[in-house]
Amino acid sequence: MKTAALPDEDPIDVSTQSIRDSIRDAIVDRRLAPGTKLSETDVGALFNVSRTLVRGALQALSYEGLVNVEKNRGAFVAYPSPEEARQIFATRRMIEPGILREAAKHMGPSHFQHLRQLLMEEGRLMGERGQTARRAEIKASGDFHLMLASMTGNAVMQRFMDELVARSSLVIALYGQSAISSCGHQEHQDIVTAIERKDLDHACHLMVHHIDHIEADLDMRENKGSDLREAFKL
Amino acid sequence: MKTAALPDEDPIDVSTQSIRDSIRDAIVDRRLAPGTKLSETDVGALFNVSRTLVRGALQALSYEGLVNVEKNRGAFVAYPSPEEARQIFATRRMIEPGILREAAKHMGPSHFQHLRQLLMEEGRLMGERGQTARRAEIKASGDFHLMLASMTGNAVMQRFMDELVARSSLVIALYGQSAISSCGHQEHQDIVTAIERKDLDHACHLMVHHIDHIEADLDMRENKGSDLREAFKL
DNA sequence: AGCCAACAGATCGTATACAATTTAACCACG
DNA sequence: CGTGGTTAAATTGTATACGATCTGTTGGCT
Repeated sequence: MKTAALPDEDPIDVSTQSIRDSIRDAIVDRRLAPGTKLSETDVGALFNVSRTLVRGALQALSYEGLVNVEKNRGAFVAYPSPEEARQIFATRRMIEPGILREAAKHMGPSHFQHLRQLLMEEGRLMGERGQTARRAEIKASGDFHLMLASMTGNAVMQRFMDELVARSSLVIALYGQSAISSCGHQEHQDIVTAIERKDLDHACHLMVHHIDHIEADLDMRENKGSDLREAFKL
Repeated sequence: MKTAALPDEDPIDVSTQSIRDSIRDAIVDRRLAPGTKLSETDVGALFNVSRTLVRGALQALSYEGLVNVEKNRGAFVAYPSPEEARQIFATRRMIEPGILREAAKHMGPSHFQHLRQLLMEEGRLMGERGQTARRAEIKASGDFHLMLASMTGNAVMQRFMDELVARSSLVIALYGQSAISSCGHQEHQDIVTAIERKDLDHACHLMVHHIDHIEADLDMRENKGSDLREAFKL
């Protein structure tokens, strides 16, 4: 089977970084399905670079948990197991309250402005129909959590959240079922309101339950078809 | 200047992974000083591998924040700025309380056994003298936080903590001054006691202050000699 | 026909080769 | 004697080459 199509940008100046970003965007945007094989040769051909750079990009993505590289077999878009998915959300429950409290310390009126603006956009997308709008909605939903993280002014933490949100997106792509975060949008608003009211305890409470709700909306039964190899012990 | 000496293990079967681990151990153990250049050729010669594998290892370490790779200039043992150091500890304050609460849910008598055992070892090292004992003491101090993280049973979170502890170790190597965690050891014990007593609120409180104390023991004045290049914008 | 073995094609792992950039040395010149 | 510019060495960036491993197929054997 050939590797699924990637966006064929005009190859003016491509580096490891840009390849990595392109592939990651494609994964997070669900244009690359979980489990898809990412052949070094094919990807290299698409970007007009050698396997060397492709390998670098794939290795980096494997650190981020978006790609699995199996020795002598190649790289595949990550196919997170239910257990892995649970750990990702458990991790978010452990750190996002901390982020929220820290962000609140740094937030001024302009920050609330930005958040409200993001929520507006999110609400607008919920009204629309179609695959594209759906993708944008999921992305916006993640952006809310990322924006909160950015308001801590902490680059280390922000990178952790980048990774967690990206992997969450993969999990939702795999196991998500309903009209997704229809409720999530309202919960985002409630969280912002609580922060604005300086009621951080309540805001954290809402945040944890919000993450619970996202996870509860997943149907994580095993064997959506792939892990056979792992099912029988490597 | 030649690259500083690395442990010359008998080169039976070396892979990217083992190179990465060796270099990381050397950095965390302070056998490689911050700012040291890691020449691809030299490192490759030490391990009897080609630059290809070395580059992979260095790239991985750069993702972990232990190495900085500057384009066309090479890789250097990370030299965290005071700001970066603050962010690392701020991140730990944000997530370690969450870890503590989650770990507490999973802890049985045997887990407390393990923790107490680690604390014993830590106390023993405090009594000894010499560089080696000092190194072991710092390592044991980090291991306490790592063991707590491992008790969450969450591999994602554990990886985050691995990174944070390793980078903290670098920061302490750079900016640490006093007899270090002499007090830290007692604080570790107090934290375990509080957890055992099911007083998680207090345990979290102790944990946050413990991290505060570690950070307060640093002397983070700028310009320990290197950042000239960065001081003048790239 | 069914099954196992040998083979061929494809893909990955590692090393080497060459181009681009930086760093250091050297020498002319003020 | 210090300064600036040109050149050579060293180092990194990228591509290619070759060996190893895996996968799928074919052909012979029972």
